[in-house]
Amino acid sequence: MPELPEVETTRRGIAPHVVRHRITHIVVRHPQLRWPVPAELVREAKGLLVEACERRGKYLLLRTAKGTIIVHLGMSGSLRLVDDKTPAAKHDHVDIVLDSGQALRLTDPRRFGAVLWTHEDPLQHELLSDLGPEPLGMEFNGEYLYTASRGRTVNVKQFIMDSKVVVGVGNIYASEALFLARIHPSRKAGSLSKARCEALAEAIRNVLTAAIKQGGTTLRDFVGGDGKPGYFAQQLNVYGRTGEACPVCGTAIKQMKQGQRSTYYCPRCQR
DNA sequence: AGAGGTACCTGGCAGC
DNA sequence: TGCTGCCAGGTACCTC
Repeated sequence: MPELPEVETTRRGIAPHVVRHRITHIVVRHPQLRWPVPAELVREAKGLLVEACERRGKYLLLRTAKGTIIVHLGMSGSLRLVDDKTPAAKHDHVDIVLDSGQALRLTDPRRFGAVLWTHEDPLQHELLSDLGPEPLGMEFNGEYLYTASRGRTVNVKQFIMDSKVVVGVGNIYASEALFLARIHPSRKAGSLSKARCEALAEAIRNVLTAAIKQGGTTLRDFVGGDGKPGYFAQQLNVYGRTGEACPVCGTAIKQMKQGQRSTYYCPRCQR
């Protein structure tokens, strides 16, 4: 997926076209996503005014007076605005059709994404209620990371990818942040000094901020809400660069597996 | 509670 | 060309 910068780029792209527009209806072509798209959503969303388009972690929230549509893009999902009459392609599973003549179209080949509907405060929804702090928010800092990591024996890479610790750090930016903070991905989270936690928090914040500024990272087929690709891929220091020279010291970038996911790092810079 | 593994699903690519 | 196996942005859920 879309990591946090891609989701935020999507949010910014679609918000002006969605907020203060009415949903005329919702078309579900393939309800079997991570969870079935609720029939109740299709029934109830007709005619509702979208009041806000927000993000919590990697979840997008379309708020209406009656309830909130929760969208997650999974690994391969994207949301784009299309003309209502644009023919649907193979993996175009859901359209949220708007009174503007446009539709918010969810495309998701792997179908790990989700479209859900809740009448309650979406932040209290079971998928969102245990999420850690926003990495770009005030609560997320070195002090927090230091406290949260005490006693944790898991490696620091999987630690920062744990959404209960902090949201929005996916597989790409985890490697990138650890590189910037010069921390070895295999290091046990609980072994980090406070100073290194501060460096790590800053690195996470910096890499995500830079990626959002660039409109996300384009890998394969990601495009933002306005259809423009992201440009951050060019700035990746280590991700996907096995064997290439470390931009700092020239040592060959290494790759390994952690929790079934690829990690990239400089064996010399990162300790 | 925490750590580690599995599962969900499709498509692209390398290698034979 | 076609087959097989591996890889891919996430995360809930299971067991130990």
